[in-house]
Amino acid sequence: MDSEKPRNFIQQIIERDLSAGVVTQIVTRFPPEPNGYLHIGHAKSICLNFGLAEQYGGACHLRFDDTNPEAESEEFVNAIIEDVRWLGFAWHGPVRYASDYFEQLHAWALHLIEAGKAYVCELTAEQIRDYRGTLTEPGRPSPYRDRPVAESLALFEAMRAGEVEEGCMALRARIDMASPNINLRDPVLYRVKRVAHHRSGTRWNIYPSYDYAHGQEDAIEGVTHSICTLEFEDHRPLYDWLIDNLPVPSRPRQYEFGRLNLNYTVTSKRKLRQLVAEGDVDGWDDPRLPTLAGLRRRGVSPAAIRAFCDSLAVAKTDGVVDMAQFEHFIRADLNESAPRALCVLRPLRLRLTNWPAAEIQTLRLPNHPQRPQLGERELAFGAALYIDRDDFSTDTSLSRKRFKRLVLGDWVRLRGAYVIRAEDVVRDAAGEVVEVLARIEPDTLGADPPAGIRPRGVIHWVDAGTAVDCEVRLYDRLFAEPDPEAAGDFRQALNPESLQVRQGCKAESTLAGAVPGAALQFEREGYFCRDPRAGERLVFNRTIALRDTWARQGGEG
RNA sequence: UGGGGCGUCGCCAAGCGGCCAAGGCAGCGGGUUUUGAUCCCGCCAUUCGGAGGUUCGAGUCCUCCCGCCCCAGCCA
Repeated sequence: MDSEKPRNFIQQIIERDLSAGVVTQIVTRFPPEPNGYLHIGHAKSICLNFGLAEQYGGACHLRFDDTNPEAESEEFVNAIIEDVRWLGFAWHGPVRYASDYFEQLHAWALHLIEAGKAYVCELTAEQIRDYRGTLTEPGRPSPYRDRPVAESLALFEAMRAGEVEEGCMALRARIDMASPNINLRDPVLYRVKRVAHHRSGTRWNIYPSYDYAHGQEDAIEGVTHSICTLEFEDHRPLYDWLIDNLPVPSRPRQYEFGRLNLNYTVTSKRKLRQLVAEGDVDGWDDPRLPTLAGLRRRGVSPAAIRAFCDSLAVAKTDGVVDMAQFEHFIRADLNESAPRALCVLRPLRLRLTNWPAAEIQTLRLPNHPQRPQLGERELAFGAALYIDRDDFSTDTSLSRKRFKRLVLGDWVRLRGAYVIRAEDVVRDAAGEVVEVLARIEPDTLGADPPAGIRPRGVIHWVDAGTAVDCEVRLYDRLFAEPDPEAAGDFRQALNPESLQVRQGCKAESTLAGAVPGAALQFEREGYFCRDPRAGERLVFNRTIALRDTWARQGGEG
């Protein structure tokens, strides 16, 4: 796409294939197993596969690798389809399923048996493991390895017919028990699973293994470049062996790239499933999870995810990307798109003593400081306001540089409104400040104050008379450790402060009608969106805080 | 003392034998600013896991060594 950007190794291969005429049009595929929700790691693969197809005028298929009915379900199928759509990609043709090819896959299994290249083995799983040998010792041939073709054919039929117990028989490829590559030591092609499949129902009692199915699915679909992650590198010889030994209609090639790893989180379906199952999070769409559903609920846009994924290297190194890099793209996107609003998270009453109690002025504030095209909104402004407790201090010794907010006796600007000066406070019985009494400086709306009055800074506010109450959920990283799995149980590394719920927050009136999921910036606080799952209740999820150089450098608040 | 991969700035990474080793993130310094945001400017690897070697010339080629990741599911 970007002519400046250097081509990654897969693009180089594709360009070479295209110019050499090896292929005239490329076909890629995104092949999720419907056994969990998609996460940010899958997004990289999705962007890569769909991106390549788009870039080279090819096609990308969405194909479910549903060869293991025990772990898979329609719920996951639907969630995955929704997530891919949400990311903004359109697959070529219908949604495809490995299960659509079960009949063909079975016919080809017969072909292998007849060619003496596969046999039914009656070793148990444990025995197979034992016969397989180890990393340093070769395996031994199964006693069933040389059984007559007819016998294998009959047994395989019995397996299919449901006449065989699970675990008693398997169809194995006949390759090389002494291969240094363990994947070639007569891998299992079909296993007996007498369970219903979410799509094929009870039609099958045997299901193909990933290794047997995947390449053939690719060949059936005419996939030219089958892109997967590094851990499948060892499987490529098997992938090729099957393609070479079967009358498949096309010749796909497998290429492997390094998957995305992010620090301070986990991107493994097993671990995500565990977090959901153990109740450590709210569900697959918990905003703290790196699942696409979670990111969506958190307020991260598809554009931000795509920009992030496009910034990642497609290479054979497997590194760990800093969460800060992802956060950078989230902020960059939100800064551009999010309309601004005012919301006070820790309300403290402020009364303007020189403003007529009954007078309400209507102020117009821009929705975006740099993008006037996003329009303006009207906000009521009266004598009773709310400001954030963190934006006020009675400590008059605080320097202007250290505390650019409201201090008793000093001036501050109310964002989009007037300059005020704090005159006094009202305390409760416990001595706690419950209200600030302030005077407004006239003629400072949209104008600089007279010489001699230098506001310390700008703080946000909300008109008490029209404010709406809301709940705000402040999310932080799910894990307190960069590498959660470093010290044993990753759940030990969970960040106990990953979710802070603030009740009784005061939002500007326009926020009452906030559209669920739509990005917003609460000025000086961060990016938020109304929680789509909270119904009528006004609940905002913090997508991400604003970059805060001050706090990072040891400042407070 | 099995096989397959990978090692370039704190993180990601470009580099495909010939100007001073791209870029992004993070960080640091400064400017603008009615968000301590954004934006802008500047700084940030005499060195490419290590040691030898080939070459007029090597991060790029060769040799050896070191380190890290993956593989012994009838998971994908």
